[in-house]
Amino acid sequence: MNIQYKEKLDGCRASKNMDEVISILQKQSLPICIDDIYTQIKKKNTSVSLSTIYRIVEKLINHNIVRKTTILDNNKALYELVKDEHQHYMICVKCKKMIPIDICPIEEFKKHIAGETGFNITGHKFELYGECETCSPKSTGK
Amino acid sequence: MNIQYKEKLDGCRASKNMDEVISILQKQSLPICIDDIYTQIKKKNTSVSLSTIYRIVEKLINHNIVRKTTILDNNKALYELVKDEHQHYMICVKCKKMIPIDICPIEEFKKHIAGETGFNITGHKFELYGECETCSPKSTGK
DNA sequence: ATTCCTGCAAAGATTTTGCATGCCG
DNA sequence: CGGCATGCAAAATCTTTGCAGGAAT
Repeated sequence: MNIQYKEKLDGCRASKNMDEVISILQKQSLPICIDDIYTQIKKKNTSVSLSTIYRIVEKLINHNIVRKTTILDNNKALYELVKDEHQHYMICVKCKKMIPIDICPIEEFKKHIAGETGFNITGHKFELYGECETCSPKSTGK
Repeated sequence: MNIQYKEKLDGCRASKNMDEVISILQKQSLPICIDDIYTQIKKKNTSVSLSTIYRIVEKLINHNIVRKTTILDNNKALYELVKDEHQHYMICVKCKKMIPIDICPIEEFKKHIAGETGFNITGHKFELYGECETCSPKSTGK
C-alpha cells in the first residue's frame, strides 16, 4: 500500500487499485472525474471496473485523503487529493480550463464570520469564473 | 408572462409554467433543485412534466435569469435567480442547511488576480463549509 | 479461515432527447 | 397558420448496490 497514506488508511487492505488511484491523483494538478481515473488505470490493467473506482474513491474521501468537488455546468463529480495547502481555481466558462490560484482571500474572512454566527467552519470553496486569455475576445492576437 | 422578466425573455412565449418557475424561484431564499420546483408546480397544476421544468430552467439560464449551482456531496444541480447583489452561503456538512452570508470578500481580490493573470473574470463562487450551531458538538445545550 | 476487495450486472437517480400534440401570437 | 411549448416515454449519464468469487492478512 502507498507508504505515504498507510497510516491514514489504517484498516484498509493493501490493494493494487487503491495504489493506482492514489498515484494517479498525485500526478494531477487539477481535480479529475471518476472516468478519467478509470481510463488511466485501464491502460495498464484491463480488469478494473468502474464500481471499484467509485468504491476506492469513496473510501479515500472517508479517510480524508480525497475531496469531492463539482464545477458549474457539469453534472459530474470531480476529485482531488486533500493537501495541506488547499487550492483554488479559476475556471474558464468557455473552454472549462482550470487554472490554480495561489492566494486564498478566505482565511481572514472566515474567522470574522465564524465569530459572528457560531458556525464552526471546517472548509470552504472558492472559484473564479471567466474567460481565460485564449478564449477572451480581448486577446485579438495582434 | 412575468412582467419583471419580459424584456430579458425576449423571444420566448408567454407560458404559465415559465411564470410558475420564476415565481417559485423568487420565493426561495436558497437554491433549490429541479424536483423541488416540479413538486411545487404539481401542487397547483397536475399536468406538468419534469422535462418541461428542465427545459424552462435551461432557457432561464441562457437568458441569464437563473444560475446553476451544485453543493458538496450532492450530485444534484441547484438553481437560483440571478440577483444584482450576488449571494454566498455557509453550508452545514451535517444537516446540509444553507445559511446566507452577507459580505463578500472576493470583489477586491478579484481585481488583483485579474490584473495578474489576464483572466477576464465574470463571476465567482464562494462557499463555507462546517457545522451549524445546531449540529456542532460545541453546542452542548446547556 | 476470515474479512475485505473486486468484477460484473442490475438497479437508481438525474438529466436529456424524440415525437406527436397543443397553444400562443 | 407557423412555430415554440408541453407531456410522455425512452434514452443517456453518472452513481450505487447485490452477489459471487478472489485476494490479503
